[in-house]
Amino acid sequence: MCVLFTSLNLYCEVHHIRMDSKYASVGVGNNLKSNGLKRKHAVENIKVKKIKLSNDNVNKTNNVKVETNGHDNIKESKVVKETVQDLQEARRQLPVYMVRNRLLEEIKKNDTMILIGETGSGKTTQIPQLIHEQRLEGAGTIAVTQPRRVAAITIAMRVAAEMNTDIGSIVGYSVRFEDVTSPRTKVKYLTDGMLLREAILDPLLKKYSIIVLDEAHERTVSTDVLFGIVKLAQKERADKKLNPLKIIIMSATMDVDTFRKYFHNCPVIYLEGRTFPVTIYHSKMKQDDYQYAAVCTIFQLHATTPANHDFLVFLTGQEEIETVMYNIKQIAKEATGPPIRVCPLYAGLPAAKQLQVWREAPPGTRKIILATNIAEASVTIPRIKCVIDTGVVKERTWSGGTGAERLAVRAGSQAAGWQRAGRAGRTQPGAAYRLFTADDFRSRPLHQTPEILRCPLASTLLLLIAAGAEPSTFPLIDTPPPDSVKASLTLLKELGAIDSEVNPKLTVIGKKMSTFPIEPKYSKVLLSAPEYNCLDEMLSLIAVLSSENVFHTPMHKREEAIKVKQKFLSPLGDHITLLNVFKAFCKAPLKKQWCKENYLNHKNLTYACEVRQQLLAICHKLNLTVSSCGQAYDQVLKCLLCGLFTNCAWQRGGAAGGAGVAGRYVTAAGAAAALHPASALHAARPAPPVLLYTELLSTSRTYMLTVSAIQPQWLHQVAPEYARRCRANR
DNA sequence: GAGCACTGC
Repeated sequence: MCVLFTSLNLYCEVHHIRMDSKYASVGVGNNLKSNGLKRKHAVENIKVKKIKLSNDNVNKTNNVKVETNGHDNIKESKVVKETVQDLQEARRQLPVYMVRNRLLEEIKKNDTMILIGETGSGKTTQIPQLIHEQRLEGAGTIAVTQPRRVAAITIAMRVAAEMNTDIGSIVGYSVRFEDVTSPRTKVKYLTDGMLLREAILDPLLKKYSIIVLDEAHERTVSTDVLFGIVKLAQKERADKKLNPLKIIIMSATMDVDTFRKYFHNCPVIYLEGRTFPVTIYHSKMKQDDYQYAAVCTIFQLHATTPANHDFLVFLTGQEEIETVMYNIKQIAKEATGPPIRVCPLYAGLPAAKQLQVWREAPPGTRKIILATNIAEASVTIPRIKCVIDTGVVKERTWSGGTGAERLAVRAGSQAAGWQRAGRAGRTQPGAAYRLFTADDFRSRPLHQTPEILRCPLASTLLLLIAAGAEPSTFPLIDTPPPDSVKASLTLLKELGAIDSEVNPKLTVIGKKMSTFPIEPKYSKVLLSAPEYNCLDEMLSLIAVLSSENVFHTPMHKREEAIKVKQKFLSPLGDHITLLNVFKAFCKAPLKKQWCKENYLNHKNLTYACEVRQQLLAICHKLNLTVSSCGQAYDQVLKCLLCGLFTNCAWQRGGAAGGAGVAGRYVTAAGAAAALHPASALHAARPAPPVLLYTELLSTSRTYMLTVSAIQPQWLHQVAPEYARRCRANR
């Protein structure tokens, strides 16, 4: 253990930076170019400005609560008034508010503009309000998109409070499962995915006169597609002399050239922000083992900083977090310094355990949070003084060829580095320790590869075609690899959603498929279900498959978790097992407690219930007959095959291979794949000759996840044409 | 016989 402390002096200080701006507050275009020195200075700081405003939101909800409670009685209305005044005062302090007149002039003048705003500039809450105060939206509505639902909801609540109005009236929000708007709504916050759904019904988005696409630098698939949708809508509305559309792109990035070029060299406006200085330290030398380096750094800092300094450590995943947590606890027993409380934080962690992160540690105790990327932008943790950045991220990519996704640990981008560092400067000055050298940092890409270049495209393409677009000419900032597009179009054709891969049009089935907010493979399953008399079962199964993993398996209680899982297991495979879990969950009276006892994720199962309701409503609209096949699970699996027929795998060397080659399969695309050890079929002997898998994921090997055994002849019955081609290729 | 980063409809 002493070894850990030999490499104490890992760091050299690189720079001490303020996270707020050195720019002229509002300026169009080239205010970076005044002179060489200033420019260099500015460029140094540019990199620091990648911290997002929406992160403020979680903190701000408190005010909203006071306000809503205040409606209940007169005594508290005083509190409300003060709060409203406080809110107004806070507004006036924001950098955006101070330059509002210049800003409004620019907004009036330009049809399209890009707004670069740093954290704390107030752009997301203030700009829609300023526009509305001037009634620039006219008879239309202002739409403001966000990549995350929590952000859309909390910002809308904040803005409603600032405008002293009820949420859902003038100010509203729209996210999946929840539409809090009315015909009076003029400022509407919504997730980018929701606006995209609206574009299927009206590709010109005519009810909006101003569309603000916020957090554009995150480059989610939805925002990327929306760029194209609004660009085309703006042009077509102008051509047809309809009401004009004003587009405002808001971003935290400094790499605006790509955006600007895409939007016909539109003006770019910079807004300063207001955060605290963060000192950045880089490792002097290359660290071969970042987990080890992280633990060293934690105890180095632990011995030298006051106990009330909370640490935030960025790691890649659950397993790593659990390992590091174990190591910290072991070392802490003998280390000097204040007592330690370690809090894990990752998306798969049950909500109750996540909450530990926001509980203040007892005085004199050090809090160390071990988090995945979830802490980078999705959640904000107050009082973080030190960030420890391992510099790695777990990234999912996809290759159309085999249909397999790859999950791999990679070096993060520079943008991610600044984003992570910024988490230390939210409420006070802080420090960020990077477990890699300054040279390493400079050699990294400025941004992560946009999602649209590395994800399956079938659902995006189906949506585009449903919105009347032609995939081959649709304007995207970054063009996905042709192979990916081809593979996804082929799949849509095989599913019967489109008539042709060239200049595709929706078929009748395709039109129905596009109304479901799920993967095309899954919507095909639902549409096939009445034929197999099992829509009731399929709604449940598809809802669970569309949600995150419902099993929670902590490392230290693995054996017990696996044992408890036994009672749900079906010899037919994982799909029926999941169905058993979902049915049992629906029947359980005390769901939270029941989930805890059964090592299941309550949040994800509840989410699946909501998805099921939504899917059921769509099925009703489409006049589909909802019936149950009872225990005839063959029907369920055959029906599943109707959408997932491209996901079959055959045992190598045929069934005769026997137990010796269990787990060795080859997919229809010819890729070698193994049964994932967590599968219900992993221990099945003899190993099933033909499998139907839900997902193909490459980690250390290529694994089939969520798998059922099927009869070889089913494929011929369900998808004869595909089966013939498959046979020819095998 | 190995572990699923994070969003979203």
